[in-house]
Amino acid sequence: MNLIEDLRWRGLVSQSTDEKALVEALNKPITFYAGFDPTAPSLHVGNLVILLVMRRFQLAGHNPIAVVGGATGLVGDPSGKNEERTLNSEEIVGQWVDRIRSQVSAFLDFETTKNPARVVNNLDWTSPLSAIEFLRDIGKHFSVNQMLAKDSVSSRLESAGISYTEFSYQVLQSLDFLELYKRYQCSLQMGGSDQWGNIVAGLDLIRRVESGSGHALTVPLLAKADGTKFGKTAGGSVWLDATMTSPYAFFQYWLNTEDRDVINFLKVFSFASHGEIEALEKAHNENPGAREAHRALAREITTLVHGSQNAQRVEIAARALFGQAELAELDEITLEGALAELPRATVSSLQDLPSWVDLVTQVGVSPSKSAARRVVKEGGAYLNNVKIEGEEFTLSAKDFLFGRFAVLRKGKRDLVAVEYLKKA
RNA sequence: GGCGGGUUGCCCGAGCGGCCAAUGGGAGGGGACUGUAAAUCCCCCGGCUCUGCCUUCGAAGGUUCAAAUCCUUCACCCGCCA
Repeated sequence: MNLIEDLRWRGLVSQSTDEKALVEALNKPITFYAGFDPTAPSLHVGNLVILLVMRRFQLAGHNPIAVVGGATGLVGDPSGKNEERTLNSEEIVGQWVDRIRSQVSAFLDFETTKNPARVVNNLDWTSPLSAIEFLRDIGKHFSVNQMLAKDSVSSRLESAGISYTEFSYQVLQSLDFLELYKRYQCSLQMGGSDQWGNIVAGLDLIRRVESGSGHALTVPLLAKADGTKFGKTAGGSVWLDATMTSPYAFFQYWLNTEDRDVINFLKVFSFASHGEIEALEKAHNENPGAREAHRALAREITTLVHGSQNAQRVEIAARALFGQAELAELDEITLEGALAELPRATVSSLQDLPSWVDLVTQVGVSPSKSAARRVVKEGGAYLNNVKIEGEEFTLSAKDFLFGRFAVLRKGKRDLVAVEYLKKA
């Protein structure tokens, strides 16, 4: 089975330029790229899809280039957006570029001598260009008629309008492809399906300037069975950065995948063999309650993103906290380890302790005290796995297991650790 | 440029002087059922120092005992005519 067939099996092919030619080209190692614009301080699980496709290509012997969009991030891609974005400052974008560069790097192999990965910043070749050079040397090759016809532009013309800045985005991205083609003989660009227009614009430019040719491959936007957006929770995006989404929350996100999605997600995200994935599918169909497939999914992706140590820790924590055992039956070390993964509050005295409502609000598990009080009233508030009553409920010294920890729970799965730390 | 319509809570969308923190749907939260799943059912859903107080209905002023609802100006959007 060739690489493209494998991607099809995983549901990872949306569109491509002539598939026969692409498959043919992939018989030999080629250089390919995908871009990541710094629109936030971290990548999120949605970006993981492309990142892992890149990894699959590298494992198959091809040469990956990850482009961090120091330039394009300053301009803003209109694709898939129904309104103009507000521009971020150069300083902010610069910081994000650095963070995203190191994140991206974690998924590709830079050490191999055969086909090492590269990370480049498109600001490097964009910033030296003068406006006049840009207009004469690059702009001349673009037909506004074609640019207007692009979905990303035409849909905006019909709705909120589009600025000249964002309108120019496709030119910048095309320039990237041309530049990489010239520098590294990069002949394939991949991206999300909303990138198709930008990618083929780049192919056009390569044809005009260099009389060269290349390939385009897009990956479908990952859909969930219930129609909601993949990678979002009530709290926002699921980030790859451990300080923005804790490894524990990350693991939980995958573990709570809907049954209907779990096998698809395994195909998209897992590097397990087809046979292994089919075995998990069988196991899941026979006994969905055991959630073997979910566990495998959560374990593998958490390991990939946060490392095997964190992944193990977090899985053990989840087991301990959601297992059958009473909290009080856990030994101190296990409890401490499990609680380390949770959002936490600390108290410096065991007298005049704060209320359940205060603590839960303080760590952000409840957005407001009113909301927290409602939860108590509705019977969804727990202390050490025991339901509490009364909106004013306040912790007391005896609630601290081993004299150190109290575990608050809101609803079924939102846990908070409270730790008693003597003032130093 | 002229005429008309719009801007409501996270989103969509009612309300058109007091009974409005504001109908309904979605999202979200809690509960029941389960498997830390889905579907279904019930409840909740601006905030707070919570029998009350404070802030919301594009922005700023005004009328009134009382305004999301009336008036004025401004901003943005959408139609129709130029």
